[in-house]
Amino acid sequence: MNPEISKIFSEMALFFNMQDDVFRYRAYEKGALILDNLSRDVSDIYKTEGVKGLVDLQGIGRGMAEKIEEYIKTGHIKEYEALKKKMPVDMEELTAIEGLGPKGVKVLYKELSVKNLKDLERAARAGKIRNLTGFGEKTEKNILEGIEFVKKNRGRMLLGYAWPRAQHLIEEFRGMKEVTEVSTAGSLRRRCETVGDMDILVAVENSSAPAEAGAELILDKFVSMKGVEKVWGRGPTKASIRVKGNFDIDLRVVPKESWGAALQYFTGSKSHNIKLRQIAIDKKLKLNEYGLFRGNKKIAGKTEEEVYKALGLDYIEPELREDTGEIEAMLCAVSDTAHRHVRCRTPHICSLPKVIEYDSLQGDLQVQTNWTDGDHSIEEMAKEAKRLGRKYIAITDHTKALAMTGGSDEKKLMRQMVEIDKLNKKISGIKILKGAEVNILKDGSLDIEDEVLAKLDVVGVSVHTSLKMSKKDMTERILRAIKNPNVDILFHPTGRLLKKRDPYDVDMEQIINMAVKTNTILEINAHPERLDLKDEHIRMGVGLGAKFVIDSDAHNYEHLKYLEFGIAQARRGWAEASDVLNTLPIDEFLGKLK
DNA sequence: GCCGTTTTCGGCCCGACTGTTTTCAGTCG
Repeated sequence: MNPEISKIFSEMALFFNMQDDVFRYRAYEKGALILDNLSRDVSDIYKTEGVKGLVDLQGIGRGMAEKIEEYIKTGHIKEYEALKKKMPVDMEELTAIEGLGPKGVKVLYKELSVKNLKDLERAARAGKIRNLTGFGEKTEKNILEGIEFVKKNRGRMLLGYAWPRAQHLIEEFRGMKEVTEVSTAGSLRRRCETVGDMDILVAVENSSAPAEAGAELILDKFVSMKGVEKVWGRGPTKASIRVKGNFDIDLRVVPKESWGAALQYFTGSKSHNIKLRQIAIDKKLKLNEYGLFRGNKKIAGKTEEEVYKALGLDYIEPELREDTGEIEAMLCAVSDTAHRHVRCRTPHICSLPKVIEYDSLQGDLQVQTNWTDGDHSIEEMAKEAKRLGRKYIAITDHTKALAMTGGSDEKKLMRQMVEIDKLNKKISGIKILKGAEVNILKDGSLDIEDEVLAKLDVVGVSVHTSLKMSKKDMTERILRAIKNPNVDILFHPTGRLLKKRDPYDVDMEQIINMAVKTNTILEINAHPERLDLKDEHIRMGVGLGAKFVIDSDAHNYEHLKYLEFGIAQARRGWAEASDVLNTLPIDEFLGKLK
């Protein structure tokens, strides 16, 4: 229920903004964000703890709590409907247009009765918008372009596809002699599963005059790069472009002295930063992208570590900066003052984890080959994995219920095991494990006989069919499967495909608890389109004592690199190396299996 | 609308850039 109410709150926020009620606007915007980040469903909280449980959430007070209650009880919120009635505009759709905000929507509605994207396009094409006060020819043109963009490019880019592009860009800038530092920032640096745009930050030598120190050159290069389709804006320190593939990139240039403060500032998240600035204010300091100041005196800003330290905090990894309790955890650990735990109800809240490092995986436990729907042979996959530094991989081709992939039956699996034995003799430096990705059938049984499963080194199971079952049935189906003593790993536990398919309806808490009880490992599937488990379920699992593996789900040797994104996801889920079993050497890893 | 060992009232994060204005409001991140 959280996403529905969050959507209503954020739309209400825009209405309040339109009415110049900025504080109510902020409160509701924040309320929506809180609901998005909440690991429990509000209906669940309400059921067990009532309105009080809702009010206990930092940022949710009496007013919003009662609206949540109203929605749970009646399915709608009266005040929201009254707002919509007074001004029946599709606020979300219209403000999605770059450069158009609530104030603009108000004028467009009052003057031209624009209610939605269609009306907006008609008005813009008719040249009516340019005559409105506050608007002009240029704005009208931007609106038309914005409409085209929204039409073509609904949604965000997957992290796994944005990341390599950003790295490429970063290399370009690193090569310039004016540049002293360069990094991703924003949601990309926090490794959010999808990103709306790409933020790049660059530092130059001279503190007082960045323009003279080469900002001009850097921005020139940026806006004239190959593939630039549009320059949204260009100032002395900042430019914004759209590149081919309908993707926006922002570049900001800062003086070297402010690098840490700027990187911190532009990495966000927004609510993490607001909280930091509040801490600064409480200490009679001011934090902005140029540094941390006492009066006019800069007391920190060269590095991020310095900024956090000056605020009384340890360094916080970018992946954790989502304002989901990381600051409170730190304050608690540092000063032990009584405080309210914000939003997070997991038991390990009072210290920050030492999250898993990017180079810490030794094995990959889900790899497909040309025995089924993969592109390369077992040998090719193994050799590439070895080249990438893996010490072991499990070959986990599909099984027979997935006929379209040419899934293996028992006989084919036996043949494959013979082949793997041969290859293990032939190839040194990497161990190939015998495995399979076995289908969990509708009733929770598996499509391969136990007798054969017992012969495999690693058995992964997953749901690929009958995805639309009820939550109860789907949960029972998976519970039954992981109770099987031959089953080691539950692959992509929620079945989602980012931007394509919602997860199936399943009670993850029950699944995680059963996984712990039966010693079944949960997969963090690193494929950019899956990232399944997602961060909040990982965090729930860590809290409940579950163990994980991070796998590439490679169908091609290029895909073996994806592990990095699974690690990112694990970090976002507050997982430590000890929570992830394929950080172990092979013998220890095998010892952890059922 | 939310919050509180400085406050139950009076605050609420901060700055860049654009396009419209002739000094600034709106939007964005």
